[in-house]
Amino acid sequence: MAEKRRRAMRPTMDDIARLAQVSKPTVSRALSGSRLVSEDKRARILEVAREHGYAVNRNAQKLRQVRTNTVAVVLDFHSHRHGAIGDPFIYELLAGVSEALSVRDVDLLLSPAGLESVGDYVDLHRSRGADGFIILGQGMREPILRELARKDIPMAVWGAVMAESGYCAVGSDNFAGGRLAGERFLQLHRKSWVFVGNIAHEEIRLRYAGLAEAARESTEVELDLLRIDMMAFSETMSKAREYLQSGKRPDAVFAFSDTASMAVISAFRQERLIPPHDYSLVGYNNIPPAAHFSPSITTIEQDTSIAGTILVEKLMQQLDGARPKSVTLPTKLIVRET
Amino acid sequence: MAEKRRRAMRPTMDDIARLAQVSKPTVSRALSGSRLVSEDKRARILEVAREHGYAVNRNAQKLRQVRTNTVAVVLDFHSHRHGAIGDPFIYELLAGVSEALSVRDVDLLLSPAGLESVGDYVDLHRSRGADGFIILGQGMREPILRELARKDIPMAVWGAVMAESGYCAVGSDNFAGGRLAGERFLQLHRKSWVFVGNIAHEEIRLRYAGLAEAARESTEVELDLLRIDMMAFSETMSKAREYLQSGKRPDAVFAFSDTASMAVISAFRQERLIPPHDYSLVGYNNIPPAAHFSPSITTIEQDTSIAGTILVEKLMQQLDGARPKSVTLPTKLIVRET
DNA sequence: TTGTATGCGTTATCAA
DNA sequence: TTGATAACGCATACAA
Repeated sequence: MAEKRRRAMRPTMDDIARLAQVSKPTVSRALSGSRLVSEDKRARILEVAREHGYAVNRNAQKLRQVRTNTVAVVLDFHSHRHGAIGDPFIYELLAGVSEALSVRDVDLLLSPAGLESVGDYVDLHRSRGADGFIILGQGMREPILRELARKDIPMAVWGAVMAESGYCAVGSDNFAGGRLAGERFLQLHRKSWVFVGNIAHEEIRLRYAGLAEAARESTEVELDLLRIDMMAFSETMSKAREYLQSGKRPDAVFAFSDTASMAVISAFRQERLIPPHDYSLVGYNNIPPAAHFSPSITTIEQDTSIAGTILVEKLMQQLDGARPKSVTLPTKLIVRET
Repeated sequence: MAEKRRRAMRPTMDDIARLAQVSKPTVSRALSGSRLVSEDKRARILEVAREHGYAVNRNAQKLRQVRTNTVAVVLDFHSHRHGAIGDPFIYELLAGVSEALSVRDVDLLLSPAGLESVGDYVDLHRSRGADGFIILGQGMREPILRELARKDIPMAVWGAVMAESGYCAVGSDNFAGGRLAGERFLQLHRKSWVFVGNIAHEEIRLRYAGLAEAARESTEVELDLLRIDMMAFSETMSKAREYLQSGKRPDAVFAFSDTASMAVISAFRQERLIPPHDYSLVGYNNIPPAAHFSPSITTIEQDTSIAGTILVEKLMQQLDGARPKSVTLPTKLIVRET
């Protein structure tokens, strides 16, 4: 029987137990850092395990344990395919989440492309592929997220914080960010504003709403909306160009990301419109290249350095049965040339 | 006993079998699309499963099957932390890999931050956390990769293709890319060249080598190397500035990425050096913003649209026992303003 | 502190 | 085509 298993050529916990002359549970305890094992035995077991290149079978472990210690991270990849590169900002988030999960020894399952319907999410959770979800960006899936919340699927969402959403969200204060942009335009006495972005995304819509609130503080201000569906560089640029070609001449532009700002600057330049002379521009995210673009881009900064950690923390609290509150992170206006 | 299991409140395959009045193996077959099950039974089983919200436990599945149907994808995140954003190029690769794996219903385990030593990789594979690895960028881990190859760990690597490496690599022809940049500089009669990048990365070193080969075709050309250790925007920019401050005045720059090119342009501009008048510049990757930067950036394009698919294919072939060959993808010079 | 016995939910083997 | 039975490799309840 023990011979039969040799076909796999990989030691099991049984083998290690036999070699170390202890029982299997003792090996299990020693390897999982339990205190219920004497130091000499633990040392012997670890030595034997190392010597034989033994590694606990994670699938057996996940099967047996209540938790799978796996978190599914959901990301909008489609806007990054086919040369359509969005703002690298989202990847800083991913990196932060990855790091925070590593610290806790939790696996990161990067969600498959096909994860779309509520059923897909529920099945992944039911099949014990992941204990919960971290969603980077609400995107267009707000209805799905609400339903998942109703079904008590553990999750933490980066994006807009909405009181009635039912799930735990972490995100910058998009509305305040929008106001900051608006206040700057007011200060500069700009009258003809335009917001560039897809307001079907709640976080984007809030930025627009904040800008709109500021706009209402002056009767002279007109606020327009240039809606971008696919928020990729090339589409943003062509939409901005069309906008100008239709005769519009805004003197203030608030774009949904720094990358989008670059697209706007490029498009406007083709019509000989240069900031800050011909118009003011505010971006969002404060990615490093924004500071060095020509002209350097005025933008809204959100503190993402701890975002990953917070998201992971919030999810873990839910797994422990708590109902953590959403968090709104502060935003800051970074004034540069535009 | 069946009652006892109810604590989990989730149906198991046993439950579905009982409800559909068939045996457990039949349910298994029906769900996995085996042909050894009559259509009426399959239909009944699927219906019962759907009705009860049943989803196969993936961990039990992975435990029992030979394959785990999981691939670990390794990525250098560190250069994307703390505001240090590298070229978004690598994420297009990640998106491609994610999509290709999804198509095959294979899970993508995004590798933990701590995955560093050979032992870490081997353990992950031994513990059946993944069937194999896809490494995005050799980075500084070439020695590790070679040892993994010696140990017959299945993997596919995006990066430099080296005959003697022992593993399957997929990557653009970095040497040819370097030559293309050099040939352009020769055409433009540039005499004082500098390469910007970390040549400890094999793929970067090859670009340098290609450039060097072209440099040797003219006795008048001097080639310098500006080494960047952490290939982030801010470090590239400050290193470029220091370079100029030390009195150097190159008339041709070949930078390791488009993002790095932007950093170089910004740094040089501070010294009133503007391309193409004061120097020529060639970047790498051809990310969309490169076309719209001011000035627009001449760059080397590598075809990454199929890179993800190829990487996944190569890995799967190894899992099937084959020894697939490495692939070198063509590179192309995209001439723009710089 | 250690060991015995059992079950986790599936798929593979084999016989029918 | 179907079913009975035996693994897969581990962690936990419980007894010692």
